[in-house]
Amino acid sequence: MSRAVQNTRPTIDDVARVAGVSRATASRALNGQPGASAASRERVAQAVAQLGYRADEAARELASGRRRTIDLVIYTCEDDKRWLGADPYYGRILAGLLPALDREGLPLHIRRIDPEDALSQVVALAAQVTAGAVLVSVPPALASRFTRRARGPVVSLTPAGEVAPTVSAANRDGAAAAIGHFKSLGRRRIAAVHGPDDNECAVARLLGHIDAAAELGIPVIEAPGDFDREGGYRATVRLLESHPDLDGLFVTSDVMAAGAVQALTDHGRRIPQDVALVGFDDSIAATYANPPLTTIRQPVEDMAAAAIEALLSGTTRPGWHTSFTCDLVQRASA
Amino acid sequence: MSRAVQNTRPTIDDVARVAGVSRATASRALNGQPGASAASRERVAQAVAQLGYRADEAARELASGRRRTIDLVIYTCEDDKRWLGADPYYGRILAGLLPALDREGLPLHIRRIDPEDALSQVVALAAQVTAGAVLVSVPPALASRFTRRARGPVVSLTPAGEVAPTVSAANRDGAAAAIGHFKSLGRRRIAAVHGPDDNECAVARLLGHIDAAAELGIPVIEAPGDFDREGGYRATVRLLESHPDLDGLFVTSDVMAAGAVQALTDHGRRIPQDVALVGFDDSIAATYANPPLTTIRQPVEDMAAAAIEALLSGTTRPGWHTSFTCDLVQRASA
DNA sequence: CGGTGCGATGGGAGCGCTCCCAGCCCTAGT
DNA sequence: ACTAGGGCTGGGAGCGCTCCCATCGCACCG
Repeated sequence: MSRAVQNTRPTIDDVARVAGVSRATASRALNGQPGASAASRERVAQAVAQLGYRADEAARELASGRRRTIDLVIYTCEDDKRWLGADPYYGRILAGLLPALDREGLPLHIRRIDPEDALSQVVALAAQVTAGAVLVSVPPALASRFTRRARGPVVSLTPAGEVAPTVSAANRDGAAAAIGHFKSLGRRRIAAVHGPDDNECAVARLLGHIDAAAELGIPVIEAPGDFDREGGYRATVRLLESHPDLDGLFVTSDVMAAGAVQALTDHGRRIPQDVALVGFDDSIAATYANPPLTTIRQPVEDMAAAAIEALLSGTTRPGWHTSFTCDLVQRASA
Repeated sequence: MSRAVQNTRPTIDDVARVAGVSRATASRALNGQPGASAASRERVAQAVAQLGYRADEAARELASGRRRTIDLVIYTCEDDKRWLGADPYYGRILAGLLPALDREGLPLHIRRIDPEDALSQVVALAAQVTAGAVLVSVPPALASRFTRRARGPVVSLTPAGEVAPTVSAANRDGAAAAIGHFKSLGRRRIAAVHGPDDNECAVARLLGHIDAAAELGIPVIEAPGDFDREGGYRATVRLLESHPDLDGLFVTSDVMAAGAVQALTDHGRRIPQDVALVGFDDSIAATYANPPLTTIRQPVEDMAAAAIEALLSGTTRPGWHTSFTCDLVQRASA
């Protein structure tokens, strides 16, 4: 053993030496770049295995000028990241993002855009070089701007207009499926609580509702909510006052539906006997509710994983778009 | 304007030049190290402000050999990070961790230890150089080992024995407060669903229950749960069968309590008229339940922020320990 | 058989920072 | 007055990697 006992981890120079090539060639082989022969690649791979070499991410970033992180950009007015603990949606996104990122060894940076100062924040964030950005709830105009300015690929998990590549759920079809479910239950006096109309998902769900109502020949009765529990409660109360005889309620997020459950109970309605209730998302709010909620499942984890996949494989192009179907999950509430 | 228009961000050399000091002095001032005069520090600070300088993290890591990341280490058998979307506890931890980290510009790495292969994973994780690690649900023996081996400071958010520095909740007192609440409600036939006894928090809550029961002179009736909804349901059913006359139920996590609500409803008990229900945590599971749960609030976000604070300020010592009180939050269920 | 072009190669210059070390000035001790 | 010592300072050598560029060998062609 002529090699001195070294306590430090092996560097690319060690790999090059063991493989009998230059550092430059080792680097090319390591990064799968053209300009290295198959033989060199093979020897480098062996050296890597033998030494247990892992590239130093910091050195790599510094030398290449490329950041090797993914940004998760969330548009919300909630300060202080409290929303992360308060809305299960974000936890699910992380649950999908993180394993996909782990596989590549990429870290995730979570950042927020405040509606107050959105434009300048978008510009600032987009200017940062990263391996990619995942946009959540960013309105189309801002998402387009972000995409154009970004120094790396971008994918939105929220419908975001023409420009920004998007991985989205088939919100419209999902909402129509919910209304269809009421029909199969024999309910006809159906109302809905929708999300805020500056949210593309909420708009799509409303459109699906309208589609299905037209097909069934029933009126569209709806009240706006704001995707939180209190809003769901208030909207339901209002609906109950204006339409005391309703026998089906579609609430386009499980969190709002939790409020709706409360409102229905407070007003003496039994679920599902008096009013059938269908939520949207299939988040933990649906399973934790009493009764557990029949809901339209949005495969958020899978969507998030698909976004990372697209980012890293470089398949995103302006206008690129993938959609995930939303299926009905039947539980006790409808 | 003699300075050429540069498209690149300012470097420490720019700062040094503008401040009229050397790069070495600028570095010292920037890092608050000794060996720079107050005057130099002041000029450097001005230059930083003027240029909008932000240190390049990659270069910093490379030069210093120190990693500037925080590891969040979670002990769970759940694969694939699904738990992140399924248990609100983890979202709250992130909600506390991230803003604190943001302030320092440090990224977070989320890692999991699998009970199957815990020992070797602990060794491997501890060997990585980081700015610090936050342990969650790591059993005392492993936490001690991790702390001893770690190349940086460690804080556990779960009671973890003598060695590992800990930020924890006063679980025992919180549980006692819950039992005390039943007393003030005039309930005497009190049962409890506790967590698994390999979980230190669960054990502490059970002990608090025993303390308070002894003081009130009532028997300790309890069934083990496993901190998930189904477990809460099953344990409650069992309790209801063995003690059909119970009028107070303490369920030591809101997630399990969501299952308990369901079980009570299924068995024709009204909440709180027939059975008063108190949960633990004050997570979204409590607010989304129907009726909303009276619960013992565990200030998870604050605890997580305190852990980061301790890590970065270097106040952690072996045996260091901080405790946060758990207060009763009264809602409709008790 | 000399020219041409292309793939493979290695040398070497940084990327932006930290940190060691030698040099400086200034005060204090004898 | 001369030296010792301490606080500040700046020069400069890397940290481990990427990437530009010059070089080289090797078909292939005329």
